[in-house]
Amino acid sequence: MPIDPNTVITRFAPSPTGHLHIGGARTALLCWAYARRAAAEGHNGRFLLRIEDTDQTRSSESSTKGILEDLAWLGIDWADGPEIDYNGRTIGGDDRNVGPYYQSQRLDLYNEHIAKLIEADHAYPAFETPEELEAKRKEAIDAKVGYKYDRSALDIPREERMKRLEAGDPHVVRLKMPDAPITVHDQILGDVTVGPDEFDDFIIRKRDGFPTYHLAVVVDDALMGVSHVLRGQEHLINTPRHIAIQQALGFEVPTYAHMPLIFNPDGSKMSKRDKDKTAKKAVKEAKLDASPIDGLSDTDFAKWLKDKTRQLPSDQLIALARLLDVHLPEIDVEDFRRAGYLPEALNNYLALLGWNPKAKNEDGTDVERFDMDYLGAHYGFSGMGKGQAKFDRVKLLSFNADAIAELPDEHFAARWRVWATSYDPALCERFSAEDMLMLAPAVKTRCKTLADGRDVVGFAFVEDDAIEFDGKALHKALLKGEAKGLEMLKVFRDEVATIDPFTPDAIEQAVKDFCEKHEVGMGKVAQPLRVAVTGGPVSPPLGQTLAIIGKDAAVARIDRCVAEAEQSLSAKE
RNA sequence: GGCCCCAUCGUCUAGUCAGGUCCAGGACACCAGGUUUUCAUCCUGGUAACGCGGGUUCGAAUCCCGCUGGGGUCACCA
Repeated sequence: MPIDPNTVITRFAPSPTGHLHIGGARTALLCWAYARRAAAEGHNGRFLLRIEDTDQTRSSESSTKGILEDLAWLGIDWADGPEIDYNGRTIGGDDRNVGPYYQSQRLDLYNEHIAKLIEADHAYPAFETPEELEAKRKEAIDAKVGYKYDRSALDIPREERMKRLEAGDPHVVRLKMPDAPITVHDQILGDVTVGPDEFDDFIIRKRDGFPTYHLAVVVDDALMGVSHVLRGQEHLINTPRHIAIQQALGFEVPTYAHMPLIFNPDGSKMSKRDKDKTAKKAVKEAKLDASPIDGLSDTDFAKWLKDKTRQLPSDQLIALARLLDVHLPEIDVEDFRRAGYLPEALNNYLALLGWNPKAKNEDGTDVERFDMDYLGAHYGFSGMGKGQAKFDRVKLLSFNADAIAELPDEHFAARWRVWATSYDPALCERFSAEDMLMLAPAVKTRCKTLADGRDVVGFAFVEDDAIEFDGKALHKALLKGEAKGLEMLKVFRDEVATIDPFTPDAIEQAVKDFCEKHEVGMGKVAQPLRVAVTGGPVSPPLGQTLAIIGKDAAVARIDRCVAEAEQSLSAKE
């Protein structure tokens, strides 16, 4: 399909070998944004999703499912590609009739093009075994010269090669690389030229009959009408190979844009292994020598601990982390979701990591906070940075905290509940939907992630008779000086029963009225009360704090606190 | 190691293509102060960068060269 200059089609083509990595999410987001903008500007923009499952040994269906869901959760939807139902919304489809979108279902197409290449002498079968090639590679490395395939398959006369091919001799197919430099006209990096010495005749079809990534990606992009290829910089050096295939097949060369990669703050690659590393370190520090979790035997646990390269499945890592109270670094989109990040905050931060809108707000500051609509209306290659960027969780956290704080109470409550349903069911058991709505204004400004919300109201999860009073806080609020705090608390204790309804507003009002009546500052009453019902000096406003535990619990806790304070007072005397 | 890409506050970046308006602007973090019944939010102010060395030029963050540093890539993975 020739590229219509008025049509912009971008694609994201993950290989389903695991979860969707945060770097992949950024690539997808920007591909989506570019197509969205093209659409808005009348260029028939479409974003396409393709599953690159040509590695039979590593691809899995569950991985595909997870990736599609992660994208949908982020709000990155595709016009063409696997069809899924997400929250009653259908994403994907095959309107242009260029599917299927799974490479494993397109083998005939690849073979057709490979046959053409062989026919035109742009490609040839090679019969060496992997072992033979490995030996040659080793030789080259030992001799400290760069390894290149020596084209020894071409020593076999063409006629004989074709005969062996037809006879079904085990073989791979290699592309005959042209003997000329190839220039990539990159939209972000500019022209990049690579000489012919840098390439050998790479494999385009494996022994198992599956095409390699290089062949499949080129054929699919061409057949699916992909006009703009936006991908990570790790592919830059592959691009001349792809251009060589395009030229051999008579395809148009799409527009390329290679974006910088993202790294950990320490400069290392953001890798799934980071989670494992963190868990191992924590286990070693805790000096555990037996498996503390179900489903993991002591022997496997020991093996894992000893072997740096051995990794535990995600659910076991999470269980370990919970047990040891360590925070695993978020790497995959699912990790961020579990940790209570909002997709809008994640998208905003991800887009800004490498792209700058170069626009000013009314107050003169740079535009940094924006939504998907803004991204889809303004994203372009000219704002892309060229250098690698470090992933700053602290700044992301700030974006997320702001996104949460900006949510109307009803939305916050609803999303908090949806999150908790999947990741913290106990929270839903303790709080009704109404409870969460009532808490919303207090929790919103006090948590940076949805997961943090629980900490803010942690006092509600403690039994009344299990509250541990912070001695320092108790002394400061109730006993200091003339023990005025204790006195006030005792008087207010009886007031509590009269508050009706027992709602945040009514409670706040009751405290205020009480202070006026007794002519004392708010602090004299509020702090003792706070210590009494939460055990410590810090909590959300008293209205929500008392309302969520209820009248009876409030009175019970005050009584316990008073008793404790009086005991400590008499002990002193 | 070969080849390729990159380089402004701790971090993400604006400014670089069209050299002077930049003793370098914004954001996050940090520090100080203010508002507040605690905490958080919020508000005000502050600290902080052109990797190094050569050129070109009246003048360089901006152009050229070298160095250093970081990254990518060298698979029958994608």
